[in-house]
This record gives sequence, C-alpha cells and structure tokens, in this order.
Amino acid sequence: MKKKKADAGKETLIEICQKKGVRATSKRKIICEVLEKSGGHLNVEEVYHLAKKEDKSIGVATVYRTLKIMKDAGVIEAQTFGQDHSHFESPTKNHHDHLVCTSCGKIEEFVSDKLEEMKEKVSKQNRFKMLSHKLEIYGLCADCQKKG
Amino acid sequence: MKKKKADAGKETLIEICQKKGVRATSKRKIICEVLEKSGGHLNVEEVYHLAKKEDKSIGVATVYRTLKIMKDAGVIEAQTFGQDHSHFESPTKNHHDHLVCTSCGKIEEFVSDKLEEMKEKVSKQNRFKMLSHKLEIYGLCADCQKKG
DNA sequence: TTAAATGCAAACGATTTGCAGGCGT
DNA sequence: ACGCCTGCAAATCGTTTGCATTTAA
Repeated sequence: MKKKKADAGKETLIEICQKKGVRATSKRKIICEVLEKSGGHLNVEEVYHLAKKEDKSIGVATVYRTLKIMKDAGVIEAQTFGQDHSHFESPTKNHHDHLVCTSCGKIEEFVSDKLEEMKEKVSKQNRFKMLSHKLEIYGLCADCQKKG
Repeated sequence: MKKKKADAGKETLIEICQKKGVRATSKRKIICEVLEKSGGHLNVEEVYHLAKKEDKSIGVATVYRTLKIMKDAGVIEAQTFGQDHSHFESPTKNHHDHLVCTSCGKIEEFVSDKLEEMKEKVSKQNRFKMLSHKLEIYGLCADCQKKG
C-alpha cells in the first residue's frame, strides 16, 4: 500500500505538486508519501527519518527545502502547536482546529461550524479582515485522563 | 513613573515573582518593569534592548534565563503568533485571544465569552480535558485595510 | 539540453550552558 | 555564609546556504 490511490477522487500530494508546477522528483515523491501515510502532524525531523528509511541517500537539506517549497505552493500547511518546531499537514481537507494532548503529544482534529461563525463575528466586531486563523486547545486526551 | 503602584489592588510582576519564590534581583526588577511598561507582546530581543537601556551591564543570557524562570513559575505566558520567536505577556489579565495583523504585525487582544463557551463545549464533545487554549486570527487590522 | 534539485558541509541565528565571580536573603 | 544570579564566551540546536554534481522535463 505504497501509493494508495487515495479516497476516490482525492489527489495524492505529489499530484498536487505537479499541478502547481512543483517538479516531481524521486525524493519529493518519498516525502509526499511519508506525509500521506502519517496522517499529518509530523515535524521536520520525523519526516526526515521516515524518508530516510525509504531512501538512505536523502539529506536533511532536501527535506527542509521540499517542505518549504510545498508550503509556499500551498500544497501543505505548517502548524506550530505551542512549541517551536513546525508540523506539516495537507490542507486539502476542510479547515479544522486542533486538540493537543499535553501528556502524550497526540493531536486530534475537530471541526465546528459554530466556532467558525464566531471567529468571523469577532473579526467583524473589531473591524479586522480575517484571512486565516488557528485554534489550539491544550489538555488531556481521553486516554491520558484514564491513565491518570 | 517607574514602579507604578499598578491598577488598584493588582500586584507588580516582581511582587508576583517574590510571592512565587522567585528571587527579586536588580536585573529581574528591570525586566519586569520593561514587560509592564510595554503592555505585553515583546519578544526576547525587544526585552533585551529595552532592559539594556536601563542597565547597560545586563546580558542576553540573563534575559533568556529570567523569562524562562518567570514562565515556569507562571508569572508570565509565552505566545508564538505563527512565527517562531516567543512573545511574553502577563497572565494576570483575564484570558483573551489575539488578532494578529499580517501586514504591520500589530497584535490586538479580544475577549469573547461566547467563544470560551464554545471551546469548553467542543472539548467535552471530544472527551478532552481542556487545560488551556489559544486562538489567533490572522488578517488585516483596520489601519492596514485603509492603507490598502 | 538546461534549469532545477540534491548531498554535503560550512554558515547562520537563536537559545543554552559552564564557569568564575557577584549578590540577595 | 550560603546558594542562587550574573556576564561572558563557547557550545548547541534547528535551519539555511554555497557549491559541485545529478536529474526531471
């Protein structure tokens, strides 16, 4: 299951790259596959190591360069999650916010139309033209609550 | 107006430090004053330069160490605002979210009880125990919209 | 063919740390 | 007096860049 024809109709990241004029090289294919397989939220180091498993010759610089290019092209999005270290995910999905577990580090996504409305409303009230937004809720996931 | 008895009843940062067992040294007093005078949202470099104006002998390491200690003690909070570089502010105020202007960099604060409720609600729906949260809205402030 | 992509290592900027001396309690 | 605090400079960490070589289109 390496290329996974993707959920009926959805394109793979590398296909999106090509469509956006980003050259599809062997290293980039590997990086895209890593991102897709992971389900998102990997940091640079994680991408690097997973990619290195597929192709020993890949270098960190390539990972940094590739992620930057894909981000600038709008193929992926960078998140920060409180700490430093960017994490990356595909924005082909709908907009969503994050639940970040401060105990195990797990990141869950959620969508709330009501919340989106509120963001719009607050922006308008402040005569602010909203272009993007980010909401992160930190706490304990269900599993970590059980474990105490 | 160097020490500014603070808004009736509110303590100064350095007083909070002492209460939390953080030693009140001359350098730390200066750093606290800088943070208070600024109204928040300074990054390390800004704190360093403003502090240096008051005391030429202060070093960067001390600024980093002091901010870290005060953050760990819960005297101040760190924010990231999309980029890297942490910004610091006093959490003695009520919780608030941020409107970050992507053009001029200005950061406005806002409070919305309705939004706070929504965050609680979403957390519960996901069986997530919310401990803290962060909402940042990126876009253009009123001024930058006028300027085009 | 030709510009873009890559690995390597050096460069870089921000933050941290070891150490000898200074200062708060 | 004691242990924490400080400045300094060196060390470290994550990220970027220059260059010679390889590769996609």
